Amino acid sequence: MSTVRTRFAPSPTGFFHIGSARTALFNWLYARHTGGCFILRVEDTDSARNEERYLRVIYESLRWLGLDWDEGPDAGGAHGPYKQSERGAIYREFLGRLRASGRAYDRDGAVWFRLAGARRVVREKYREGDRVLEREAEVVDAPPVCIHDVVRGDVMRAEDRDFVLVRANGEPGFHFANVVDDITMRITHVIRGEDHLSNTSKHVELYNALGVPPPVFAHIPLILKGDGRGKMSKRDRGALIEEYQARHFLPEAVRNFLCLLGWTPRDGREVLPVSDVVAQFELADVHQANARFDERKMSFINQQWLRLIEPGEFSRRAVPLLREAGLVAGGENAAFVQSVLGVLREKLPGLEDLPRFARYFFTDEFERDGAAREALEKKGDPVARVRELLPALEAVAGFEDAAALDAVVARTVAGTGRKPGEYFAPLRYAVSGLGGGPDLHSVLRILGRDRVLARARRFVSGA
RNA sequence: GUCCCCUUCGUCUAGCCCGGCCUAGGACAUCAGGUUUUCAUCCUGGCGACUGGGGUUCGAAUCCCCAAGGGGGCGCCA
Repeated sequence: MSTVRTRFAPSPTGFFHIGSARTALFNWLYARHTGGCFILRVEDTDSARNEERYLRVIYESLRWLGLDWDEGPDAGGAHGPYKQSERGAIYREFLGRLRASGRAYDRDGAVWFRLAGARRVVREKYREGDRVLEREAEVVDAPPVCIHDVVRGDVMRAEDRDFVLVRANGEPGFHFANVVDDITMRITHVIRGEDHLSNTSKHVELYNALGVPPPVFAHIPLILKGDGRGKMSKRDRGALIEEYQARHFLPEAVRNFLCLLGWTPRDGREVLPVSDVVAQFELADVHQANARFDERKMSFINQQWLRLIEPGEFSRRAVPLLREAGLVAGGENAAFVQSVLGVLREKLPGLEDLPRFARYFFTDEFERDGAAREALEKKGDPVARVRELLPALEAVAGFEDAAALDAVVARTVAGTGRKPGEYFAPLRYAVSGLGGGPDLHSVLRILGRDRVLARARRFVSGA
């Protein structure tokens, strides 16, 4: 009984894409689910397009997502090297085998794979830019091969033309390197995007020519653009992992969301710890249909995770943001910071909103939300309401007791004929400049009587 | 053009393999209420889908065929 070996094989030619991340995730999930091995292999054969900085982004993004690999360029392993650029000798050996069996030949300086079957020349249309042209091409009537795919079932497909094994510049082509590496690294399950399905018949041809049984394939659905047509591309909003890092999304949430793109937990939960995903992840449950990216759902899941993490963990991630925004410097009362975070956490859509939502707790220099003010003025004059509250606010000793605010409002209301509800929102606006936020009792308790009174006075005076 | 994959609410999906329990369930979004006065959370409710056409069957979202639509491949990119 052999152990499962999966691999993620990115090429460092650009930033780390959400589709790549999901492919890595599914490979990782399946390896962890089966107690197998997850391998990182760097497909850097195209020296013209490879860049070291992109490799670093891949490492960082995988680590950020918590996807650890058992073998890889930096981790070592028994089947290395794990960079294709260092595997020249291995490719030469396998090329020798194909030459020996007559399945490889030279043309135009490159080495080609020879398909088995009758050949003929056809005229065909092809696209060049937006022009449709015609050309002659040699096609081969090769018998179809069968791709055993656990998510698609058996797919029959025939290749109809020879393809390049080694480019004229001596670098191995994708199909050849990919298959040789999967063979030599003893990969048992190839889990990758559906965009590779059509190419897989080339790979099966190679396995057959080399006399090696192909691995189990699992072609997972693609992630489509949230708006517009086609699959998600680098330029689409939400497409890059580093964008989520920069916006302070929780990696647990991004990973959780990625799990849901092409797979559904059997127990029906959508927000769940990764250990539970690992426990129930089966390739046979992976969807066949492409999924459209929905950034609103991503945000929702992020918000859920904000509440799931431990309070200590929450503040460990939140405090640096307050520091970046210049709201805390490190020397202030930790208990005060914790109480602010405590009331904000339940209301926060995302960590990126924290500075905006927290600002008024730390400084008197906060902006007032114009839209919130307009909304208030539709219901009455907020300045007048706060002015009416002033005497009672001055009389109160503090807001430690939640009843204090209620008493202030009750006293103000007496004799005016107004409803208590007319006073809460104007007071919130006076002390925070916002139309919403945590429970007002808590806000006043944290700000303290003196600051509440000072801000109320300033608001009334028009400042 | 050609080959391959796919097709349930606006979006993500459950159900489909093993036809009846489906007047099709859930989530996001949205709308309306509620949280005996504030609120960005929370609760309740509303709106909302089996792509179309044939066939098989007593009975089809579920099985078969065709069409249409969507996606992808067809590079000396990966």
